[in-house]
Amino acid sequence: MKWTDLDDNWCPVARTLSLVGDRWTLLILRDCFLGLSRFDQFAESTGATRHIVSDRLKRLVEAGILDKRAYSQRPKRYEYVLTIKGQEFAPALMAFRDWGKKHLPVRRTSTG
Amino acid sequence: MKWTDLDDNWCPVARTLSLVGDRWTLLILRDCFLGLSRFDQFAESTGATRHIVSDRLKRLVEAGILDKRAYSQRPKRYEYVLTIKGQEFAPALMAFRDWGKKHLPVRRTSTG
DNA sequence: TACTGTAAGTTCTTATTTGGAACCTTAAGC
DNA sequence: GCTTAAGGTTCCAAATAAGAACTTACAGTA
Repeated sequence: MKWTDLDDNWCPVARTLSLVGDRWTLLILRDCFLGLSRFDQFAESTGATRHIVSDRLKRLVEAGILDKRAYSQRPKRYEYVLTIKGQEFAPALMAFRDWGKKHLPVRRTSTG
Repeated sequence: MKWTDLDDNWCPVARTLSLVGDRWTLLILRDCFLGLSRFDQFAESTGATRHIVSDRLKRLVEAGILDKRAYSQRPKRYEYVLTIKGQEFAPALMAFRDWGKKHLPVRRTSTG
């Protein structure tokens, strides 16, 4: 089964995952909550390829989680901001953050 | 950048995602909270291939989120149960569930 | 005019991951 | 010695991702 087929699953967790349950999507959302809003910022901050950033932003806009709007007409430049629906995703990210802080401490490797 | 490289990221959200931020892992965890514990149950409930279920269970056990234990010696049969660390992931799944219930109502397609 | 820089993407090739089905192992029941 | 059951592993084709270069549109400047 493909994961996008989860979108009409009986379980609300599954439906949510069909939309945002992927590697980079949640990192982009995290960045939105941190105040980032532009294509290049997402690419640099997440470390995802530009291709992926492009794809994920498109999905998030289609899903009504982000709003794409021009902040400059000439040249055309866009920014992505959380909609209300997107803002209400905050508790999920906070739960991830809290779990990570408690159970996955940073291990210092090379540069000590 | 590969997503597993996020495991020593400065951000606790990113570190959490490097471990469980994938399509099927969170569904398997959901199943654990619903009381499922066996390989075939996960495969059927999530719809993921056996290959994926095998891989994800292995990772979750290595990460200390699930505990693999034999419930039968002859023949050898195993079950997977949440550790404390795993149980503490509940708030994240509940946040996903709540968001999904509110923003992604089931759309009845064919048989509706 | 041409050159440099910025923002927001798209395109290309190669590598990795996934999907789907079949197969394997151990043991119980008939 | 055939069937069923649990818990996987193996195989190949298809989809997805990685990494880098390229494109478009405009501003500044020499």
